[in-house]
Amino acid sequence: MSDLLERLRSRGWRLTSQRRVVAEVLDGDHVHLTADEVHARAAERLPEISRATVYNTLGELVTLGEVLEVATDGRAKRYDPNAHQPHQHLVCSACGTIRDVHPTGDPLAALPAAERFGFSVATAEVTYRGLCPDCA
Amino acid sequence: MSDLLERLRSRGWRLTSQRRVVAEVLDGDHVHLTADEVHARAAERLPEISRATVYNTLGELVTLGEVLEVATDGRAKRYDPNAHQPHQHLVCSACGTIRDVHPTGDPLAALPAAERFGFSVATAEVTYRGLCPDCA
DNA sequence: TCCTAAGATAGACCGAGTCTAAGTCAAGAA
DNA sequence: TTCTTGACTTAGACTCGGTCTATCTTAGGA
Repeated sequence: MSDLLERLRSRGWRLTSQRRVVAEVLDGDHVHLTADEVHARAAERLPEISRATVYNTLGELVTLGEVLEVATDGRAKRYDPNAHQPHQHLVCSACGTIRDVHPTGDPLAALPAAERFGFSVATAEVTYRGLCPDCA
Repeated sequence: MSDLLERLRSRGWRLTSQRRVVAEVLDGDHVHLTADEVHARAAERLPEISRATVYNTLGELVTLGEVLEVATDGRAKRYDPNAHQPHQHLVCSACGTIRDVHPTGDPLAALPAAERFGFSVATAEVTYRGLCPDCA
């Protein structure tokens, strides 16, 4: 996490208390918070932080490649700090719980040239859906 | 398409002009319209059709398994009438164009038991992203 | 310590979708 | 054929997630 703050500073980020708190809230594994959840947790430490700042900071972290945006349902986007290790998501259809998972092989390789229609294909996102142990 | 209307009637659907028009608008291959686009096209044939009815009808078609809901961006959901043939989606990151594609193998098979964390995994959705020929 | 552009703030605004209360009509009954 | 009724449709208010704007604050270099 302090590495993250270091990396950001070295890219010319002005290090404000708001940005620090947002970065800290996003620390950890299997973290998939919505912007509102990030805001709520950040506000516990810094009560006057605004929603706009949380959205701005999350957007910056995404463009810097430090955080991934995940849209598994049609609802609020979720923010995943595990951006430096490639992975996919397993989502419970009932309660919405999300796990990071690591399928074998490269999903990109499964798309033959004839099925690419001239696109230069860059990424493949896989969302597995099912019932988690608690909901089954 | 008339098969679709027949199937729906045999499941007890009351066949109104609004539902018929929505079903007709969704006919065809590589159709991925938003609810608003469906509404606009339906309104060309039936000007007084309301947004709520379009949303209701799309929702019913989805629960009946006749239409798929696709959420490739964080924006409006799209509705895909190609529900009876398994396929995945290839999306242009620039213009948003969507193609149906057919990767080799079953993406579900790529997720080992050890990576399922006790979930009963039912489906795998793959979204390939890249630039289409026009945008490249 | 001072200056200033980058950043933060409150709150208005927007697009997508849902809900509600009242009106309409498809299709079975008589 | 007409009647009846509950399923369906409608307009418009409302919610939720997110963006924008005008104004104020502050990190960090001079």
